[in-house]
Parts: sequence; structure tokens; C-alpha cells
Amino acid sequence: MTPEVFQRAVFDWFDQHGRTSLPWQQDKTPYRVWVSEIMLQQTQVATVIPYYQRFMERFPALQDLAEAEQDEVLHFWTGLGYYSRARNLHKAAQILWQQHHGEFPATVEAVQELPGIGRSTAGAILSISRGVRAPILDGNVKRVLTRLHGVEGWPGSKPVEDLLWRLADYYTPDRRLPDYTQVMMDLGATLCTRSKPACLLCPLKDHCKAYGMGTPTAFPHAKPRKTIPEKHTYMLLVHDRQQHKVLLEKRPASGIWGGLWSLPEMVSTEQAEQFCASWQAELHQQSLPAVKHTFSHFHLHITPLLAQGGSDSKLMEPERWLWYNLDAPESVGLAAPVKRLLAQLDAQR
DNA sequence: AAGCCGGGGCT
DNA sequence: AGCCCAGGCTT
Repeated sequence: MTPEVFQRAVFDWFDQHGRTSLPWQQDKTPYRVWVSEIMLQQTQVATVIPYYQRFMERFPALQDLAEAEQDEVLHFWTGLGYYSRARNLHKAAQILWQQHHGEFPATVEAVQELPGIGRSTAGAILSISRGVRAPILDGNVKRVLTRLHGVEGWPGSKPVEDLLWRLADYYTPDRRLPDYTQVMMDLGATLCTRSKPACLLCPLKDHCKAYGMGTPTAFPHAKPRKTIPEKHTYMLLVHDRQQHKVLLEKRPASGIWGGLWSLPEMVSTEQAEQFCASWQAELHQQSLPAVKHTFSHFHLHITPLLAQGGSDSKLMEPERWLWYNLDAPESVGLAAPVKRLLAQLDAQR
């Protein structure tokens, strides 16, 4: 997709649907845009708005902020989180006031020298308030670009981030910079959202790789987990009195092991006791060795619990419960660790 | 490259 | 109950 086609598509969309009423979009001075960009770091628009209004009422101009006590600046930040943002904002205001005659530097490199301002925030400030041609790469833009190009890998890693910066720069126009920066954030915030993106309304859908693949939410790829989480569960092995059959429960159609047959899962031994009581079965002291099963995203530790009894004739929903005959097994789908547990049980009975 | 900062919204 | 959000700084 050429930059010209890209820009025409997003500008046309911006002219009809872009946001223009946010508080920091009125009177877009470098100071007002700067404060908004800092507050919006890792913080959603709806959360920021009341903080921004109170802050700007108290510190309407750079000088007011530069001359304030840090305590008072932090007071107006209370509840927003990431308080180093407020300390850096205050410090940078003093630097600008004392060393730059109260003016923002003209280049991204120079603005980036200020504490709390990285490349993306510097680009946003200068492009929105002064029309400087500078790309941004925040969470919104990362989402739009990774989907548009089907970018593999985690955007936090160096090589992927470098690629995204190149793409961001490639598409950046040299006119209408304030609108352009705004529309990139608007697309990510209102259409190209993390979940349930409104692809049918997107001006880029005809060129979007992720949309073409039918899996827009597969991008951006999630951060790879070094240590995947550990989860625990109990699985009940309820024998009938003749020890021929074991009670199985069908999994919900969606989710882990969707539609497969599994052993009844219990979150606690207390729940297992209650369950056995309702099936007129008795929990055994003896058990089987624990089983560890690894998924792509977590380890599952399964503690088997043995029980005997159970009312074979009990009225039950046949689509949910099954007395699985170990001597004449039905042809049904079994979750892998369930199959292992059944084999262990079969071997020891 | 990975950890840290933080409160709130979403699933 | 995690995961993510208009990121940047430190180690």
C-alpha cells in the first residue's frame, strides 16, 4: 500500500469520523498537548479527561507548572498512577522555563532530551502542536500497523519495534500532520480496538492483511511468557460398584478441550465430597499419582481423586454425563490427560 | 532484553 | 483473574 493511498484513506475517514472535541484538541499549544500526552501514557482517554481539566485549570501555562511545588503537582496527579510521569513533567517544565525561554525545542531529538518524553511522545507533541513531520508509535499505531501488515512477533521486541517505526515513518505524510497523528490514534482507539474491532467500518480494510486472513485480533502478537502460569485442579474418577465404568462429563463446546469428554473437575476436595454425595458415591483415601499437563499457555497440575459407588441408574442428561465402560470403551473424544488417567486406573483395578 | 511503575476498564 | 492501556526509565 503506497503512502498516498494510505493517507487518502485515513484523511477521508478523519474528515467524517475523527475526534475533534477532546479537551486537549482545543487550543493545541505545545504545553497543552504535552500535558495530555503524558497523562495519556498507559492511561485511557475517559480516565484522563477529568484529571486534565483540573490540572489545566490549576496550571494553565508552562510558567504556572514550572513555578509550582512538586507536592502540589503530585496532588493533582493523585489517582492517575505512574507518578514518575508527574515528577518528570514538573522537572521538564522547569528545564523549559529556565533553559529554553519557556519554548519547546523544534526537533524530535531535542524534545526527547526532556525527562519523561520518548520518541513517540516527542513526535506527538511536535506533529500535533506545530505540524512537524514526525511519526508516533503508541499502542494504537502498533495495533493498526501490525494488523495492516500481519506483522509477526511481539511488538515490544527490538526487531519488531524497529520495523514498526519504519512503517510508521513510511506512511507519515508531509501535510496535515496534526490531523494525521490524531487519526492514527483515533483508528486504534475507536475502530481497530484490541477486542471486537469494527473492521467493516475501517478505511484500510481492503488492504489489511489481518482482516484478509479473517483473524484481526491475532495481532499484535502477545508478549511471550517466559514462565507460563501454573494451574491446579482435581479430577474425580468415580467407579461404578462393579468397577467396569467411570463417570465422564462432556466439556463445553468452546474453550479448553471443547466438546471432548473429561473427568468431572473439582476446585477443592470439599466440592468433591459434595459431588460424591449427590451421586451416592464415596471418596477413597487412596488415589492415583498426580498428572502434569502442559498447554501452550499454562501448566495444569491434576490431582486425581478416587471414588466408588454412584448410581448407574440415576436419571441424568445423556448429552452431559457418560458412564464410560473401560471394558468396552465408546468411540468418543477424550482429553489427553484423561486418557492417561483412565489407563492408570484400568491398570490398577 | 527485562523489570518496574499504577489505577481502571474489559473480558 | 488476568490482560491491556495515547510509554519511558532503569538495570
